Amino acid sequence: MTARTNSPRESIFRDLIVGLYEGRYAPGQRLTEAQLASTYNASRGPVREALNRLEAAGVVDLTLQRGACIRKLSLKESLDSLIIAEGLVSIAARFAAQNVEKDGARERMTAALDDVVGRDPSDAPNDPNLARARDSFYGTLTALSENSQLGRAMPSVQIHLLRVQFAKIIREADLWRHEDYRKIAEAVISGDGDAAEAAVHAHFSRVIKLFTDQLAEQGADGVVA
Amino acid sequence: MTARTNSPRESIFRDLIVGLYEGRYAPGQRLTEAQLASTYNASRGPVREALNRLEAAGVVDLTLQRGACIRKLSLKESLDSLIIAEGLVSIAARFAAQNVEKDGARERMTAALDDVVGRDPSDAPNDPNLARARDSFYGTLTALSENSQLGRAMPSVQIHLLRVQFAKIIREADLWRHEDYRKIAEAVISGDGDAAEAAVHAHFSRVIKLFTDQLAEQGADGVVA
DNA sequence: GCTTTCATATTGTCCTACATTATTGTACTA
DNA sequence: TAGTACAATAATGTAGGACAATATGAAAGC
Repeated sequence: MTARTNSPRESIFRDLIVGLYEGRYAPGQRLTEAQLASTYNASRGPVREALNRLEAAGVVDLTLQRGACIRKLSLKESLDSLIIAEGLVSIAARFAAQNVEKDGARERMTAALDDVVGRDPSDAPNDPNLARARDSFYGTLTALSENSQLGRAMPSVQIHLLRVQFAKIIREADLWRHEDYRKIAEAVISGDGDAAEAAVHAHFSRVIKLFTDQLAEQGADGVVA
Repeated sequence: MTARTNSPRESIFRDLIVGLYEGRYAPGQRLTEAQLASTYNASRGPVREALNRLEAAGVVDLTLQRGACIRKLSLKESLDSLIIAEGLVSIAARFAAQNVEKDGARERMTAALDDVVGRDPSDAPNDPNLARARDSFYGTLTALSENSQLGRAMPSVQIHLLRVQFAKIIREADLWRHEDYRKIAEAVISGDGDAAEAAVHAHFSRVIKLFTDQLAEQGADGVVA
């Protein structure tokens, strides 16, 4: 809608994120400018611009004179991101519920929910399609909230990164996925902002507790490099 | 602390934000690469990289084939930013209160408060020093919260931008500045997370109400270009 | 085994060049 | 005079080459 996205800079920026969701790029992976330039048939200029934007988005770690690697979150950073995500998704859900009478809001919410729960709970937790469906669920919530700034603040990519890195920790909470998401969606669809917020809180609390516990345990064991 | 910041890219990035706070750059202002390059004695490469990062931070609007200008927020975008800021500052305040026993936390909070309230309430609302003091107050809150991701998500620059643009609207709420900030700081210092959150909510509610009203009024009048 | 030194690779920046595109001013027409 | 077509100008987006500064890893020396 807004812009032609054929430009190298855009392509690289988008494909790196898509590639992250598809598993073509993994946390910690080193990215050299030359390699990216050759991969995307671009020169170093656009590559560097894309990397700068990716760093600002929190996708990439840019160390001076060392270059870029896909960001690798610590447990603490992950927990911090989850806390922020809870706050922002709460806002999204509350306003989405407020706007649920508009247009095809209910339909979109229902579709997004079906996309997430229309999968076996025992699916591979890092299945790219599930990741996309999850992202789309939160994306729908954000879109329905009609807050133009939520997308910028929401740490969606970080959440994806931490899911990839700490799949083991999250697995337990993922068993509630269907139930949690359904409750959120139903609250939104019924226009009940308070219930929507509560449902979001219930969902995130599970995950946050797992990370808090893990962090305490790690702290007791001593820090691992 | 972390990096030499003498590099052109860093200098440009930082100085543009500083210049925004000092009034050297104003919302809507056009920025051409050549002009920036000559101003900072750099070539176009680093300038473009800085601009890309500034766009990701929401400081600059980058239109394809048209270049950059300092972002100009609409009333709606401003309101959206305020809503997000309320959510994130609430989180910051709650956790800051939790951590208030640590180190020099109380001292830092007190100092930040003094810096804001140690000024006449009738100060020029856009006084650069006041703007910095305000930013420092929220910065302290964020720092004390010890959430490593809050800084990334917090729309601090946007808040500054909207303050500059809509100084008139905000003026009324600014009369409560001393009282509001004092309540937030006292709640944090006393370690009462709930009270801190409530104080933050009280403060933002004033501003948000002004913008909501203004937006409704503008909607009634018909849109103004 | 540990440290030092050196070779290599990569980044950060500069420069030039040029196609593409937006903007602007001008001339022409009705 | 108003409005449109068009050309001149300016700025962006990208390519490609060059080089200093620096990190990384390997070889050499103790």
